[in-house]
Amino acid sequence: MTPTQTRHDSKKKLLDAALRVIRSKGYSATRIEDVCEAAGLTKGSFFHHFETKEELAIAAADYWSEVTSELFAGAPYHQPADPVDRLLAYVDFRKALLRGELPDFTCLVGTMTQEVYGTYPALREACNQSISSHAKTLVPDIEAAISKYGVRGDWTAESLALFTQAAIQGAFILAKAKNGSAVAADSIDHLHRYIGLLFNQTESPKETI
Amino acid sequence: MTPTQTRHDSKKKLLDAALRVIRSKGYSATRIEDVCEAAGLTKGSFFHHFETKEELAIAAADYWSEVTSELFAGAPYHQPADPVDRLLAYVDFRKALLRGELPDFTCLVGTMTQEVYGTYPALREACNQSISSHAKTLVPDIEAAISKYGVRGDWTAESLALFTQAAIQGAFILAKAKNGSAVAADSIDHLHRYIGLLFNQTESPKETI
DNA sequence: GACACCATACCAACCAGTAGGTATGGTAAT
DNA sequence: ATTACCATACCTACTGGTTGGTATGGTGTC
Repeated sequence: MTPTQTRHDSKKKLLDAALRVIRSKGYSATRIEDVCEAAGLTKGSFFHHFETKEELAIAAADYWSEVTSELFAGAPYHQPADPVDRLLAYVDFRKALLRGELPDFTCLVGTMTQEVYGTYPALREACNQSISSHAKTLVPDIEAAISKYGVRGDWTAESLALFTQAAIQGAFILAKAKNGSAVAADSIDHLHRYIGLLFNQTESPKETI
Repeated sequence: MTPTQTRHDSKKKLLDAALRVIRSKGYSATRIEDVCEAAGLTKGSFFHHFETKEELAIAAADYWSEVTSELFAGAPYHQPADPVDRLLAYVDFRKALLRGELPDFTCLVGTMTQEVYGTYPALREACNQSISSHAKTLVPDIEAAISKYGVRGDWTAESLALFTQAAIQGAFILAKAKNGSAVAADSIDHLHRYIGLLFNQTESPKETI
């Protein structure tokens, strides 16, 4: 990597560092110097790119949206022809992401939301955007599944899409509480089972070991 | 209220205040003086009862366990004769609790877990105890439902109990992100639907307006 | 030489925790 | 029952480390 390259991706370095540190310690406990240290930079560089700590967090939430969008857009769960299979494959994919340490696979914006929803409205909204827009990517498949299988009830495609996110976010909380990912995998299996039952499919969740 | 009475429930006042403040701002952002102010006391009193901020948080988690235990023990969802009905009534009860402002109905220990799981092990474990022991209260009904309806699959009663908590905790995150309880109610409806489908029941969730 | 980029040195506010005091109520010996 | 004594409960005032943010200066690039 040439000096020229390293020189100009400092903002990205800071954002990557912010993802790691905030997911480990939460937003409030994260010091700007923690982020700088993790990025291998100093506060001078930090305040050249960001005016405040909150601005960093908002930028990190937007950056998180980009990173995850690309990850999910390029993931293989879109391949099945059947919309229910695609949904189940999505859930399996989320389960497969439960690898490494807790800060590596838990959700930045879900973590921040809990802390800042009442105190930093702009940051809360950035987190909301990230979660909601990701949930929206599931809506077309859910609608296709509804019409293909003639399933109807007093729930909307949007509400099911959001429920998947609730279940996954909650799975992360349990994983943190129990200090291990196993309980999250079990929870995601239940989510899989729910979607299967909703659309009268019977296959079981794929193992991802 | 006589001075004698107010004099001796200061510790409880501090704990009640801690529940409110931490649920509003998170653990790290909560200042000891915030808690004191909410309790109508001073730091001198605080440090008479607690040695550190973390000790307060652990005591608050334990206190939270007590308060919620009593709430759920005295709740009406235990009345139905059928175990599945009891489970569904539990879920309805959780939905009915979604009243007032976000800090009033969201979960203290779920909030704290996200922040402290990697940095305050003792506090994380107190949160885990609170969540896990509450989940355990559902296991007998789930087991009774399994044997009554002959349902079996590759999941345990414990895992379903934990999944209910994951779904509810995740519903709180969405509610905070969207700054309203409606999405949480929808998510809990999905949880209700899942349990109904698991045990082949068909009734719809009770409205709680 | 102007500008973007980044480092060092610094400041002021904040905040967990401390020091040391006062008020209240109980106990027991006189 | 009054005095002496002590423990609990609570307060005010302070300290010292932390930390978000600033001021300033250097370095490479166009």
